[in-house]
Amino acid sequence: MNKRPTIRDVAAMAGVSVATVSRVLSGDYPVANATRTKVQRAVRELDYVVNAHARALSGATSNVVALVMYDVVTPFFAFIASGVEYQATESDRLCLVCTTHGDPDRELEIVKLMREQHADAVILVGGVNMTDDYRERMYRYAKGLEDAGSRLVLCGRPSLGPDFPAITVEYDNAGGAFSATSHLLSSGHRRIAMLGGPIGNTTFDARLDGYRRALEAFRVPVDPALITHGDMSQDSGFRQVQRLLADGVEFTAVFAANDFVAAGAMRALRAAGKSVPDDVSVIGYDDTPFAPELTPALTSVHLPHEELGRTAVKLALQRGEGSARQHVMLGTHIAMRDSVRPLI
Amino acid sequence: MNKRPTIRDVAAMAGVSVATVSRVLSGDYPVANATRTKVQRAVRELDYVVNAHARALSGATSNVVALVMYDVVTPFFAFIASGVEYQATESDRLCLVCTTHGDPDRELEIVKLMREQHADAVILVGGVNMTDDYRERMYRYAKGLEDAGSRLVLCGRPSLGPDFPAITVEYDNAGGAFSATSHLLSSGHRRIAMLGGPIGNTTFDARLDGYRRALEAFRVPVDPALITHGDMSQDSGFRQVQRLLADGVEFTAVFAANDFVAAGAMRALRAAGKSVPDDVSVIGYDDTPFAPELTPALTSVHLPHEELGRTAVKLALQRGEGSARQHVMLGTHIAMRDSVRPLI
DNA sequence: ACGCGTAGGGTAAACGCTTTCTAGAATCGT
DNA sequence: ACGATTCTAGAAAGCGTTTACCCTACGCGT
Repeated sequence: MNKRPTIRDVAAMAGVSVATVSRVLSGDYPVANATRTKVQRAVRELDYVVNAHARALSGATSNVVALVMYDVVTPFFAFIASGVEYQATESDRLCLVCTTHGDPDRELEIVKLMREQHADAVILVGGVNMTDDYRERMYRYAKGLEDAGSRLVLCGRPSLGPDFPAITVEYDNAGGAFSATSHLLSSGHRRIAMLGGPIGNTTFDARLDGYRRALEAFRVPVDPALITHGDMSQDSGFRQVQRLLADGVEFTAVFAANDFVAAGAMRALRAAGKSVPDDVSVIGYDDTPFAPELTPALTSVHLPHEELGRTAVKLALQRGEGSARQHVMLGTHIAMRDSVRPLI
Repeated sequence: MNKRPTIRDVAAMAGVSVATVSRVLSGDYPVANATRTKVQRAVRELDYVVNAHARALSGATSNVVALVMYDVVTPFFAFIASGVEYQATESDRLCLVCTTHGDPDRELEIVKLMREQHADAVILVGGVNMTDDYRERMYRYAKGLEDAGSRLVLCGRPSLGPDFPAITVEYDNAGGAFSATSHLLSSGHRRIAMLGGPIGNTTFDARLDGYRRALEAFRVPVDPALITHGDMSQDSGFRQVQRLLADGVEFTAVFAANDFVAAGAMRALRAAGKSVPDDVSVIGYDDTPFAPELTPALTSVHLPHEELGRTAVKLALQRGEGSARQHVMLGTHIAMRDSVRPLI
């Protein structure tokens, strides 16, 4: 149970001053080779490691990146976390992970903790229930983080305003929806049902918008009867298709707001005796890990989760003029599988 | 761009000494109500937060728990991480997450980083390729962590020896295999194929051992022809069953070393025109999230991943005599689904 | 009236490192 | 050969807290 050695012990053993030891360890300042060797031997001898807290207190940076998200097991978040962790390691930072389980108070609490920790960057992933009170407190914390030299990064949630001191990284939801719809259109489909998400949700509004723009680009009139709404569950997809069928709405393809909805839609179609993709083509969104496992394997809009995480860290760590309020939109691509078939 | 306020600023604004501010914030030492109020107002006014590094430097603990694992997206690890994060938060600790991707050097590097950080606990999950050199260095780091007041926790990997200064938390692999095999035996099966993992892997050796002991308990002779080995992939399960079938080995049930192998086995059986569970019962291990999604839904040995994570943190944070070298084994249970059927 | 225990609060010494500032020694140009 | 650089390295001033130590009142028993 030896006390852990300090830089002073190393200095004593090497017969130099603490300043010299510090310089050998940091490696920037010129040190004579002989001295360097002596110090390094002492370090090894004593099994010395620096005290990160002392270093952080003395210098400026803590080398910590904080990741705040809903939970850790949902693949969506797990993949983003993976990207963040990867890039953080790449940049010689450690990665602090916290979960909110959707509790805004907890999120604010965490932001405060991160301020205490002097995290280089705080990355907030996904949405919370956005109230005015929340916005206001959030703004204060963002300012606080900025003053503390931290960067706040909002991931996959819309920017809170141009004057909001934060970096925003999001997916190009509209673009992905545009591609997906175009894919169906150029396969000859004209009657494309859009199974939307909750009304007013920025993510799903954007996807709906992309759908509309694609139709317009192909000079296909937008038929409101083809557009439905619901939540983001499998059940919702099931019911939306059921309703469409019951109402006698005709369609040869379905564009679902996400893969869960798509899975439900496929179930409903099968239940109605329609084959996917022979009778109806289906395309999803998010490219969830289970998408390839469905029968038929679901074609879906792939979101670059890991890249989102990596980009967030990269932007946050990059210093320089104007780097504190960037807004980046990540492109998507279609993962083609077996649930879409050209109309003859 | 205001500089962030220090405790001195708060003291000045409240008209008290820094010691008093510190005492108000820590809340242990008696402080007059009027004074307390003044200080709290100043804190709010200045939007002051303590500097965690200064606190850690001055006091002893850093309030950080470190989690080191293979990766972040594999459900096995993600669920453990979830448990760790949960318990860490519960205990007012922050959770540092690092990944190794199986690189032992990286793992040792991380342990060193954690020593620098004065982490309260370092939790190592899963196996690495265990070489002698690795063991030896690991031992040094464990000692180092102990000297630094940290706890080392080995999760789901066998203890490195009784004199090894670490806590060990693992699954009862043998027990789970015993239950699984017993389940098949008491359903009337006598010819049970065991699709094992790599030879020499402590995890899979234990599972094989449980299988043997169950057979013995039921006075069923162990037939070496029924025991095969391979890696832990789906392909491996496929090939092992194919081989068994080709060799004309008779069996009515299969116990697979894990769910991937089980999935491969089911595929091979189906390919051979055998129905699961009508002709052959199959049971897996790990209860991976996809187990219920297979057709038929796979009966599997459920491992309490989250509990493993929580237990690791709990044990590590618990102080007191002998608390530094405990060895805990977590029980398992069978998640019954549709892939096992009693023999008439 | 006096000593004393205690609540309340200030002073200053760590905690372990980085980073100026300073200065001796070595090298160099002329 | 001598001042001017360039290397090297030490002394010491922080960085922002906590905490041991000290001091002042005040209430109380005797």
